[in-house]
Amino acid sequence: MYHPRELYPSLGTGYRLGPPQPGADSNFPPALAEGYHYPDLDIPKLDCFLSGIEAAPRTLAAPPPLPPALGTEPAPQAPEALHSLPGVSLSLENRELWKEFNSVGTEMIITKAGRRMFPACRVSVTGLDPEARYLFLLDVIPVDGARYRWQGRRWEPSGKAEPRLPDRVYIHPDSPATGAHWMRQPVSFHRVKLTNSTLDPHGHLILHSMHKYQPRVHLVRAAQLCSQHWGGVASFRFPETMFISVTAYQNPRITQLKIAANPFAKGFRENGRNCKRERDARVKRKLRGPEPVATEAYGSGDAPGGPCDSTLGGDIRESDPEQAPAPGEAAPASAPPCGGPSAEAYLLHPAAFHGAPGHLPTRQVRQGHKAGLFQAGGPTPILTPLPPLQEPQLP
DNA sequence: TCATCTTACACGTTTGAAGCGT
DNA sequence: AACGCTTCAAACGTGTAAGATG
Repeated sequence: MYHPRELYPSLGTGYRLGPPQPGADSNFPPALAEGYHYPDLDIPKLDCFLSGIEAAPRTLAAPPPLPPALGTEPAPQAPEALHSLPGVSLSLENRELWKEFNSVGTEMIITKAGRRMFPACRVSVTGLDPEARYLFLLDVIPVDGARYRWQGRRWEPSGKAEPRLPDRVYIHPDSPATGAHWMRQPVSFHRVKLTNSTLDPHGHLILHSMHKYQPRVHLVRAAQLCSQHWGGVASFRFPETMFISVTAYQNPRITQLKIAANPFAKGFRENGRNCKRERDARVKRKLRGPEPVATEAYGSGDAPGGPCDSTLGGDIRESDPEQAPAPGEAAPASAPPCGGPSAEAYLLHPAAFHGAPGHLPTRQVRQGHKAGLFQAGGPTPILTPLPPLQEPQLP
């Protein structure tokens, strides 16, 4: 996760950051005709990737208008896209989950240390040249110039947005990889982390709390590794992935959805050991002092069907939609995916690998383990990650 | 006083390593 | 020696709640 300036020092310090976006929804033109120049594809942020691309008409795929406010209306179906990669299309794999969150008003926790997005952006791509190599990037841009406030029932604008923060781009750790590799299985950005620390040294995406953001996915064709001559770019955004960044959840319905859907929050489900009843009981026991016998055994509760009955519809999230195997699941580790990171690729283009979370796998994933979807880095037995790049001084 | 942020905590999941058998 | 499978423990990712901050 690095700013392009870090990847390409030759750009110099004059590299322009995107200016604040004044005015509500200025990034979301209400009517988009063919040939429309995408206003907020942050060319300065991506121009190191875009430079060298042959001139191509930047057309949009007639996206529907965006919802007027988060959590008030269902999101449109089609992604908005900028194309100079003909035939390439992206679809949001976990769209239903995103829509569910969006219908309530998605909130993303941001912390000093960095917090993952949930749901994560998981996309399927088609139409790539199987032999060509591509980079997958993700960034997050402010939706408007407003700061938001939770008013008990809904989010409402509450003043002017904070000045725009340094732009950062998350580079998928598999980048660069062949089109065949990217098309084999969904591409997951679940390792992206969000932070509110403007001095963040880890390369996480920096956001302001209580602001509305829109993730974008960029696909860049690299004609040759380590070349400035890129073969084209396609940028996509899915309106249902819009969210408001928070340091603590404001909408209790979002909390419920996160707990129900995120496997890491399983401990907070109604039938888990960390449900409110159990927590309250633990606090009481603490106050009373230690007890000789374990009293947290399941089944001792008085509620029918277990200590804490589910109020969330039971099975809606029994299997984690984020982690569920997708059709065409990854090949076993004994058959490394083609086009994955190679030593040569890493040596030629090391910066592209630095989106990895600080530790690229250094050995093959063994069968029998529940490998995360689209393992970061994939099997790269001979690679050793370089230390993170120095972050630029903030103004 | 209020809204927002930070931190510690307990719990569940993920992941890497070791052990074992074939 | 190589491979596949299981087990284990540390690391990591969660939301919560209390306290701190402005």
